[in-house]
Amino acid sequence: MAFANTPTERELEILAILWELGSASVREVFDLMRQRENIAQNTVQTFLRVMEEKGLVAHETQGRAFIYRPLYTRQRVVGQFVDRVFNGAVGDLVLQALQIKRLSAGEISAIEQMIQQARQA
Amino acid sequence: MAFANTPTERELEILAILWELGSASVREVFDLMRQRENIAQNTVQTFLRVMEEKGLVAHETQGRAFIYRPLYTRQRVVGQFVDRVFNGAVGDLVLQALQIKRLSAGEISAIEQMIQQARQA
DNA sequence: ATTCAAAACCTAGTTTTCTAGGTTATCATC
DNA sequence: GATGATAACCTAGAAAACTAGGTTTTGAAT
Repeated sequence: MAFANTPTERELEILAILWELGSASVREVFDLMRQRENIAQNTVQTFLRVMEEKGLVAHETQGRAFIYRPLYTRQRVVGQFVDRVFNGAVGDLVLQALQIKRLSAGEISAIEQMIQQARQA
Repeated sequence: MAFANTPTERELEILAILWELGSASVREVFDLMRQRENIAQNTVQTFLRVMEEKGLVAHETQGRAFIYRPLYTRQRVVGQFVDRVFNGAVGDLVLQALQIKRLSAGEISAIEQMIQQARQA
């Protein structure tokens, strides 16, 4: 228990929203999801409740509403992904990612800095 | 039909093996999977058959056996992943990936070359 | 041409994930 | 302290994913 079960597809979608917003109420998550798909607020609420049991998120109360924040990190998701799909070869993932589309100048220099650090360490 | 349904978890696992090997018989895929988990050869075979219907893989016959090869690419999987988890921000994915672990000198220079290209285009 | 082994096919469960209705609690307003 | 609105809780059912047994086909060896 408390050992963050790996998220399902739907759970991942909800986590992505929480990563984006930092934290959010059920209502806020629901509002974003309904824009793209047909889903009931109750469904979202149930997911968040179960996700909390699994240790994927935590909440605090604000007025009547629960404000959820992600506990499971993007980092972990990426880690699992690279294991699954690239057999752990991070470099291969980066290469594939870089081929996807043009990056902004800002993105490129951020990556370059990152690489400088990698090179030194 | 013919329009590559997005792979499930298990399907992804099998695709990963095919990406690694280039192509493989049911037996070969099974042999790799059984090393890590408890699974029947029939299960693998059924998956490959269904995956072919979905357009994820194709096969050709060699003797009695079917040799499967992946049709669905890593590139597509990465593309979907970056959409799901990073809202399409490839740069963020790269940044996260680079933080996972130290890369070899070879990997780093491959990435740098990639970035040179990105910078120019 | 029969036998045997290995492979593919079919199919029916089982398990997991997803879904949202109905119910109960909470709190603000009258 | 009743009313109404909003939120959380509980639960059961539907859908999707996974699993592997039994059957049939295939082809090589006798």
